[in-house]
Amino acid sequence: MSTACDYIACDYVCAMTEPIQTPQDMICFALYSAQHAMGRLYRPLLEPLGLTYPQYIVLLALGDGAAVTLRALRTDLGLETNTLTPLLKRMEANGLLKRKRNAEDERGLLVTLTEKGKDLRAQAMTTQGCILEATGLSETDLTALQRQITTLRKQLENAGNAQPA
Amino acid sequence: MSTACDYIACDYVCAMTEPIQTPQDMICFALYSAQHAMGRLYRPLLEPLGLTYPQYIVLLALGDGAAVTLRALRTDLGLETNTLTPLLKRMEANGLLKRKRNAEDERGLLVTLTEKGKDLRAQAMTTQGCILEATGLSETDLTALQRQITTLRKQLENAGNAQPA
DNA sequence: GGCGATTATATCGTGCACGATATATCTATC
DNA sequence: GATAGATATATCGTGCACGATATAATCGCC
Repeated sequence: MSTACDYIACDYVCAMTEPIQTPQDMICFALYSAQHAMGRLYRPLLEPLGLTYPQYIVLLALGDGAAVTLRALRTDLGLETNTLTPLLKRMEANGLLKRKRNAEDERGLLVTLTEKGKDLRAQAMTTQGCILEATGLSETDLTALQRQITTLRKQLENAGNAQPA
Repeated sequence: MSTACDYIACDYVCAMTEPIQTPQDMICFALYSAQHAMGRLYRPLLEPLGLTYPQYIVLLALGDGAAVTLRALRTDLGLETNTLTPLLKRMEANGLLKRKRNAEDERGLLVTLTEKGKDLRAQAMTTQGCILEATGLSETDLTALQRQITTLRKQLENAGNAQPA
């Protein structure tokens, strides 16, 4: 018997006790719905700042002043340019950052926070306490869970990049 | 000092050791990026079946034959009608399900899988083995992690529903 | 120094997600 | 049995995410 698994590097049929019938018991749905819950928690915190959640993440990733290449943003955040380019343009239109070409390699794009952007970054970071509180977990437990999920993410990325035989 | 936390029920300033400066150390980003990684893993598995990941989740949630109300889908999956209605219409256009009004209460919508939908559901479930394998974890460890994440999700939903003082 | 291949970003089309709003049906009360 | 309010779904506009494609700059090789 062949499974969909054959489409990626999978040279044997993975043995499971039995297929799960409902989304609620699946790890993928746990991630999917937890991320939505997180987004719903962030929305009312970020909306008064005029930020969406992805914009907030970009704001953090841009650091506190130094120019960051679009390439670095792509790899750090795991997003494509077709997501980041319009997002950065919206943030530029809102006066949070400047986009300019790298003089030494005109292909590259350098992104730099404006003063307004830096101020908003500092302000947006105050949401962290709210989120910590909302989780109902200690910082220690939260860090442990964060590491498990990050390990899972890296493992999934490796599996996805594996070449079919 | 006031924080963004004041926007939701938060009657004290949550003490954190220090604000996190990079997305990589935040639980929200761990969820966000892990979900993207999961989506990228599913895409090549589901694309040959003509399914997106949310459609796959809906297909699972529709069970194996009995009519399901849109209301049940909304609560089970935590999605709004403005997400589900167009998604269900696309799936109906693809011949996977039928939508019809509840005769006893014409406001309600009943969703039922067609034979084609049931067949595709069975076929799509074979992806589970791939995903399990890609995680590199045992079923036991994966279940444990799934439960931790689900607990976090429920906690976040509770915190979000709390009324401000 | 010219030219194909590579690299970096941008653009286009589709689908998801959600706030806001609209419409249709039902319920309760009179 | 008319009507106000509640309930259920649908529609609209914006932004994210990504595959596919386009365009521009750089590099390598001759």
